[in-house]
Amino acid sequence: MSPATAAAKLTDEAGVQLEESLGLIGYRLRRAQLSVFQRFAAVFETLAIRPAEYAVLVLVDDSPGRKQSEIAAALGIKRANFVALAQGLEARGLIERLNIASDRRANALHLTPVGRSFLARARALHDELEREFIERLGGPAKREQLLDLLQRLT
Amino acid sequence: MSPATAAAKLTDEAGVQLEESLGLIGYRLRRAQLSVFQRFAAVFETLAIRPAEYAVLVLVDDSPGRKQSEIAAALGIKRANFVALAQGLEARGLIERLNIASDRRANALHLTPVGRSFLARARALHDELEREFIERLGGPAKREQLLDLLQRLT
DNA sequence: TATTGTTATACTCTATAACTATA
DNA sequence: TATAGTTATAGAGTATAACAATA
Repeated sequence: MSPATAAAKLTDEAGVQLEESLGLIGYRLRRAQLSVFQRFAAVFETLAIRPAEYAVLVLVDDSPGRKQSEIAAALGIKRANFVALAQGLEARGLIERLNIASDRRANALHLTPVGRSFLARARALHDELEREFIERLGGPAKREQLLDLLQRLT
Repeated sequence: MSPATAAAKLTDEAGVQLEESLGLIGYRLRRAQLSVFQRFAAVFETLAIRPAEYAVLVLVDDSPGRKQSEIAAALGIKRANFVALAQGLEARGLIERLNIASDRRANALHLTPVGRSFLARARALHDELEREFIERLGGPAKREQLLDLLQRLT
């Protein structure tokens, strides 16, 4: 194989030849995750929200009144790193951090009315994106397959 | 549902309840990718090598003599960020960066003999890890399914 | 003693701009 | 003019240590 051909294969399609060599789960997983998150970030840019912030809103909506540390732990975020994130969402008027009578150390997280309508728009964008992914995968059954396989790796 | 039950479901298994709500490809993909890369990093820690460095060695072994920028592009690494990585591998005696007569700007990357035997050990660890993942997935056919589905998302 | 939120800090990864020497 | 390697720098994301208030 000529150097030029090798170079073409090496760089073609962001590493296709390379994938054959590395061949593996870790590499393709990373590639797919980056690709999906870039789509996610691009779509949500219109709402000026990041994936992690969206995840927080979803969780607070589904379990209102939980403590910061509970939401953070559920998302695998250290509570120290969660502070700025929660304060940012509060400063934008999307969530409230209320005092709890039973534990004056803790903040109970709730969505504001503005936060609820904001989340509704975000969920709509997300649903649309999920449909795009399902189409790419080849249908809902393929999506279930993928989720099952990913679950086994986690 | 009582608050206590909700809290248990919220934090159980690093966000299982949350996954039902977020429900989606992006979230599970991120979780699986983090889990797999943590295993990868843990196993490769014994060789004091990181996933990206291993990928570079594999690529240089398969395509010796390529330029830094070609290897970097194939791995999706900016060439500016690739400099320290390549210099580190050279400082450890794993690769050489040779002058090219045809282009005095470029560095051609090659494995050293030490680099080759090092890579052999790394590949063995990697193969073992890949077998672990295949077992978790439920067999080689499941692995092919997963790689196919990930490909479609990329 | 342990936990909650918080600050400070550091380390990795990633992204961009600008420089040099070559082409 | 454009490209290869390089430097500097800045932004995310993530990790730990330590503190005050509270349990």
